[in-house]
Amino acid sequence: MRMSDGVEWAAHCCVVLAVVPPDRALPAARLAEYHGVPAAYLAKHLQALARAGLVETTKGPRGGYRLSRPASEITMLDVVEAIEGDEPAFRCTEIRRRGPSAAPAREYRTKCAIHVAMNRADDAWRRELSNTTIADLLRQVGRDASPKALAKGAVWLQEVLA
Amino acid sequence: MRMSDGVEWAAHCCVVLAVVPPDRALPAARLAEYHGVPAAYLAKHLQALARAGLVETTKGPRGGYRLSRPASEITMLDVVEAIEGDEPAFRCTEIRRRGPSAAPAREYRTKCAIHVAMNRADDAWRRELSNTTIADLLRQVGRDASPKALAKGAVWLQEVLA
DNA sequence: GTCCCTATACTCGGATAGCAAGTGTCCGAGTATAGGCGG
DNA sequence: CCGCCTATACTCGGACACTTGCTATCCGAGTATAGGGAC
Repeated sequence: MRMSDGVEWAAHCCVVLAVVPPDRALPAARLAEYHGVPAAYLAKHLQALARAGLVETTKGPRGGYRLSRPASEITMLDVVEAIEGDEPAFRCTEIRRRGPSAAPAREYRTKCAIHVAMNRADDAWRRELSNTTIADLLRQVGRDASPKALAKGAVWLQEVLA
Repeated sequence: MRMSDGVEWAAHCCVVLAVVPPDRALPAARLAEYHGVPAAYLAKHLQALARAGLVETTKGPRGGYRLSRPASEITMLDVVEAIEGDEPAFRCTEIRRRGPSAAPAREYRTKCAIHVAMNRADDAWRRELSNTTIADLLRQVGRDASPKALAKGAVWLQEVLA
């Protein structure tokens, strides 16, 4: 059960987009350059963010991606579900209904106990993810990163948006 | 991010093994028959349970699998980690250290904020899974299943163990 | 009748193909911009 | 000098190969059992 690398990329991109002025946008190629990842592949994931409504796009010169709502209203869960889909990792195939001890369908009125336990864990996971917003991440990065690195990032952004 | 079907199979097998007398064992072929799944493939996952120390094996006639400790001391997390491995689904590749705003390694003293958030969610997921034991599942199945289905299962088990 | 031995059949275990999903890439559709032209 | 028009170049978006890991299977190694034979 491995999560796509795209989730990490998308989350970092959202943090960067959070510091872009609302009337400007950042092309996929620039975001890829900033993170040192393949531009073509990152574009694929950014499209997923766009489909999920997390980012807006503008075509043509000075176009690119921008957050479609405040960073404080975009959660990690939104990003993960945009990339990975919103289906639970565990899929119950109802194997209890097969084999020699199977019964008619109408006798299975309650959900499989294993299914229930898995869903509980999945809910806890999603609940925890929804407690962190892009704004939280940005704040944390501001605290964690060295002043030098922050300055370099700011300079880069200024040049790109110029 | 899809979990292996083997997790579902392994969990169901553990529940069945929980009702097998401690001095008896159940072959993989019987477990497969009971659940209506491919025997050869199920065997692979049972081997994973054995490697993780959740079940013990006996070779030869009247051999098979049995739980290596009481069902109340085997959690869903044990089963999931036996099949899927104990590595978190999210793997941080430290892309923050790449690109134009990268800094020397010594400046990254704290963990990536996104990494931390993902770990929090992963911990919550695992904590929830570890709150359910095989004994809990067995109890729940006893409550949920129809008396008829339970009887059929009991008869099948008696015949197999005879 | 009892004990021992051997052959048997049954079990797990790891090594081996097949397939689906994620990974990575490319080119076409659409649009804001910049420059040139006419008024 | 100002406004309009056109050509340009830049952007996203979906369609196309490739690789990794899950799915599925098989055959060999090891052992408890059952039966037969000797005492």
